[in-house]
Amino acid sequence: MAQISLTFPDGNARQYVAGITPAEVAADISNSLAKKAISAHVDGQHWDLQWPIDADASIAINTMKDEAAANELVRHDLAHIMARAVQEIWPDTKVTIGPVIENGWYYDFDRDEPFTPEDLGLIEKKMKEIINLRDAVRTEIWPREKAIRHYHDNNEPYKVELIEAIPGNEPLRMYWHGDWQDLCRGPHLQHTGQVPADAFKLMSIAGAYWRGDSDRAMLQRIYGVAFTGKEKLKEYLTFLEEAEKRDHRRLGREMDLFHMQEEAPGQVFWHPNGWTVYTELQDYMRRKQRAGGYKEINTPQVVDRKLWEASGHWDKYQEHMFIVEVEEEHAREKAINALKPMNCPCHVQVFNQGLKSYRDLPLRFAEFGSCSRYEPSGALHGIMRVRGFTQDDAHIFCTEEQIEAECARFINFLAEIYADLGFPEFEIKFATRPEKRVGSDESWDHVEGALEGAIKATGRTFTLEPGDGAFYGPKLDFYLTDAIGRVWQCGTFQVDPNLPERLGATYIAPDGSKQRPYMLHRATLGSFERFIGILIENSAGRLPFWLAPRQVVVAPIISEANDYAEEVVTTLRAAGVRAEADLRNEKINYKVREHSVGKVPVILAVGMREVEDKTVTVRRLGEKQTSVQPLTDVAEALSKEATPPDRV
RNA sequence: GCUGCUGUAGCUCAGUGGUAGAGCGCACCCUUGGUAAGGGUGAGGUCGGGAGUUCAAUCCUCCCCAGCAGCACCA
Repeated sequence: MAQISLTFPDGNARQYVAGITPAEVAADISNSLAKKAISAHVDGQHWDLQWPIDADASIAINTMKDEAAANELVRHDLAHIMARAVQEIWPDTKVTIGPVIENGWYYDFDRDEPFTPEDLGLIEKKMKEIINLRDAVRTEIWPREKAIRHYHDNNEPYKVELIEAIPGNEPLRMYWHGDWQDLCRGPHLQHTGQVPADAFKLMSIAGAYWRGDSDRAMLQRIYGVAFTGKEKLKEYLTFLEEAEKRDHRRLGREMDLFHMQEEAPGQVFWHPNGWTVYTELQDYMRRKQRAGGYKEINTPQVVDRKLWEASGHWDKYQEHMFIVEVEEEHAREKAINALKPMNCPCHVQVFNQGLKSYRDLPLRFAEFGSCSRYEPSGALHGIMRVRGFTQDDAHIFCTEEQIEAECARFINFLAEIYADLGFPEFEIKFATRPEKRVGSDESWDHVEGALEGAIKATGRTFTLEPGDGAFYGPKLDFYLTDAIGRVWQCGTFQVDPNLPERLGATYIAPDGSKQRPYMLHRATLGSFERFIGILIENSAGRLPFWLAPRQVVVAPIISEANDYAEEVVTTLRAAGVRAEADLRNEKINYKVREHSVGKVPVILAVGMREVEDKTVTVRRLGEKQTSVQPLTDVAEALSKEATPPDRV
């Protein structure tokens, strides 16, 4: 017999005994204060509900299962159960908040002793005990003063602070999991026993600032993952293992792409393989930019602070800049320089050389600009977040009227490139005027309108991020999702009237007057380092053939075939393919294994048969079967495959 | 930067208050093998750096550096 409970938007729950008919449920609900039940539980399983509930409610209750909502309830209850478990084991621990997040939940605690990995086991055990108690979950409504007094008396200052930050003066809802109580909006399951005891796992301990404020105390956060069944949990844990295998730091080593070391934290030592990917990508970008009407320039690395003061960056970002000073005894002049953290001010210097006419606009300066930023140590992450990187940067100097067309032009440019690189889909975020800003409302209206018009002209959609723009102008950010669902910001497009103003950029208008150009900052890949990291992880190291550092390895099966193997390599190289011979005295099995691990897309095995017939045996990465083909055919096919997408 | 953890051979990792080990990789030898690891021998380590405690420190304590997870940050 089914046990049914309904949960209402206000967090109230109502339970019904076994044997009740849907009609009786409906009648009862229509008398209740709540207008709409949002979820129901039948024997602990979650179902979605539709309103009005009538005699057909049985259908609704039994067929409309909502996995996402069920996960959310389970995770939310587990957050409470974990907090209760922690306080039962260590009663002097103070609780804060514990929200549901993707795949699980976390809860932040304040406790003098740090949690250890062993503690996670203890907590998990205690949580399972609580689940087995099948403690009823019930709610109470407390006046705010009572809640504050309660938390004050129980030495829970964070809860007091939370309540004091809640606007208005409504009473507060308290949830009880057995004797343990927490301030919460709900909803929750009926009793702790409805949480599957075998479908959750505590994952890690980490620090987190109270309310995300780095000036406040740091708390201890415990992360957990949870699902509605243990199969789902297992699936997720397997997924994590797979994700680890495609970590760019691991593949960077396995494919011999790059390394990093202590003497140059946050900077990349590119090895031959990795540098091949880098230069191949850079060559491609260079051709695309040339075709797209950009003029490539190059600007200095070490620049006097005066320029950074003029641009405003010294004031704001000084502590994130590498300052370069010559030892006083050797210095010929007194200058404090900084490694350039960005290219924009330098590009304005190039623009400022000579008088510019309105006929020169839009003027598009591109630079593969090496930048250095002294990022906080904790921010560094492989080659994705580094201190030395190269942007595929460009600045477009133009008039206000040209912004819309330039923006649309850029979106199409970027879309082509992303598609070539294996990312046909991307997300545009449109960040508009912030509270604190410069410029007139009319000007903001116009510029924001231009960006919106440009996106629409390309037939794309965007997500609005109100108030997230720079103080001087709105921007678009372009996000990619990689193969394991992580989102990365890569491209950007920002409208900036401010820097030309600060650095005195002008052009001569048709009427002979000096006018201020707009400056459009834009990057497509963002930085080569990060983008290559994303490419590696997205492809799990199986880069598109034209980007693969080692495209072909020719592996003789016996040493008598060595000369022929060299001949094959020569033929392939002549056809524009990156090929090398593996003449080591090893078995073919060994060579296949090693080069498969190294993610070489094509292995050509040659033995005496191939020598005699002028053929090769082709084996593709990830495929078990092989095929014997004439060398000339293979060379022609691979030559085509090795051609970058813009040259096909 | 903050909290916690970690740092032993090129890589992955054992280990001990009395100055170190495995597997893979590397070198050499044998093996000429038809699609994911053939066999043998050998070389290789200031145990991240510095200071302290101790008769003695890779191991214990403190400081520094770097990495990892998360938070904060990302012009």
